[in-house]
Amino acid sequence: MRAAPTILHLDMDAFFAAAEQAAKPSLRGKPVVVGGLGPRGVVATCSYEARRFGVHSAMPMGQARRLAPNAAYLVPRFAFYRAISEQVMELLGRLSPLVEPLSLDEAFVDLEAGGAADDAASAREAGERLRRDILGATGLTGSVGLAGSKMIAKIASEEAKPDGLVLIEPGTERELLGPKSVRILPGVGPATGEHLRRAGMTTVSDLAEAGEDELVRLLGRAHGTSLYRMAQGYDDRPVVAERDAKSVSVEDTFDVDLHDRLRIRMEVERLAERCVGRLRGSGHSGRTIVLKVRRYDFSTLTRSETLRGPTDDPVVVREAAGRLLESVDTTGGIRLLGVGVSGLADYTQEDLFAQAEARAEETGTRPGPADTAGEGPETAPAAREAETAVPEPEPSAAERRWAPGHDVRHSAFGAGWVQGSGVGRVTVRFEEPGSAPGRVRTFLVDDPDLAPADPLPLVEGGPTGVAAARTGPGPGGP
DNA sequence: CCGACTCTACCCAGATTG
DNA sequence: GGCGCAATCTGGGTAGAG
Repeated sequence: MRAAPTILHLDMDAFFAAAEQAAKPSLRGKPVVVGGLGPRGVVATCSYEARRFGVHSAMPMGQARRLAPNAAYLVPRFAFYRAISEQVMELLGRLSPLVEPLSLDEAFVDLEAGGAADDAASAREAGERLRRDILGATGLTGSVGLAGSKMIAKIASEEAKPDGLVLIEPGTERELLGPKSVRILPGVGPATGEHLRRAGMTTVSDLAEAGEDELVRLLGRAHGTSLYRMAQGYDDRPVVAERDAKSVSVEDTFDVDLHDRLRIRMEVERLAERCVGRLRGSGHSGRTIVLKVRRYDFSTLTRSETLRGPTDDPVVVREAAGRLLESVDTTGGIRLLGVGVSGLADYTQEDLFAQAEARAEETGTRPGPADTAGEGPETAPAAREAETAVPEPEPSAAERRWAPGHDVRHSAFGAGWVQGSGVGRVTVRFEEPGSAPGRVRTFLVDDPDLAPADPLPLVEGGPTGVAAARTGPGPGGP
């Protein structure tokens, strides 16, 4: 809560879709939908042109295709978006050391901490300059909200969309919030919204009038008090630059439900390996292993096991996840599996061992960082099983190589992108960010003149940084 | 020794966010 | 009838330590 509107919220407009339109001239002004293309994919982001057909994020792809059959459907290219995001975040960093990214396309900035602004006029100036700089560096538009608190700044950027700036003067929050739906408050989603509606509260002013005690009774201590404060326009959460991760998890939804117990076990082990890979990559170890299971009927459960000490050992995590799976009924089929590690320790395994040993010297007990609390049976053959098992029916090499939307280069025709592929052919549109809309040609998938390529800079002379951002060739990205 | 009590850790589900 | 992925937070239950 502050007297000057110096908390800035930036939200890039239809980020993934806008990035694709910038990279592909033929898509500008057209409906574009970015999301998973599998049978169970959902929309990640869509362009404003697609929104006019009723498409929106989190919508099942099949439904989107019915609403907007002529839209371009593309798979997300996270390395590309991350490179653009880094350019944007770099610009934010010039405004203030206090930048809190919420995702690739969104962040809070404390303008006061950086001396970039100290009143409404200077804040507005900084916000407008930022929008110009982002457009210049990336060719993309972003919307800016300015206010005296995070909550109001975020609401402001929402109102500014697309391609705008809204500043809300401190002191005017309550009249602004009062008539709005409770759903605009952070923490009020479908469930809480319905809960409140049943209690007769639909607007923010309803909440303010209900009083704190009533809300606490309805929603519990933490939610109740915070919601009451938010409803008053009261929000003093600071902009926090860096927060360390508290958990790491991976999950997969399968194209068709899994029934075979052995196959399910194999997938859990594979997920455990992937999870540990990321855990170690971030230099962490963790104490609690979590298994997540979504059944055929969408019912979801989690099971967890806490070890005596943190681990980053793939064998330990895999076996713990396997044990947890034993306690789950999989009759009827499994739609999704996930493995996570929480209770992260920011020290490494070596440090941990040193600490455990030091403790052991004092107490006379043995160090046991990798011991399990649950006295699980040692399952030695599990390791070999995963290596010899048959891989799941994944997209073929050609399908991965020629995923729709990905950049390619042809030795004669130059830069282009995959428009579609199938039956041994791949269709490419030859154009690049600075060019006019290009034309389409079709090739055999194994045409030696055609090769995958890195994204080109969106702005003349601008860096993409994609080569650096791309850490490995494997599916699933970094 | 037992029961009541408090504190803490853990477990799990559900909700929310982008 | 269709519903991804990752992370965080909370409420409420249970179990063990003291």
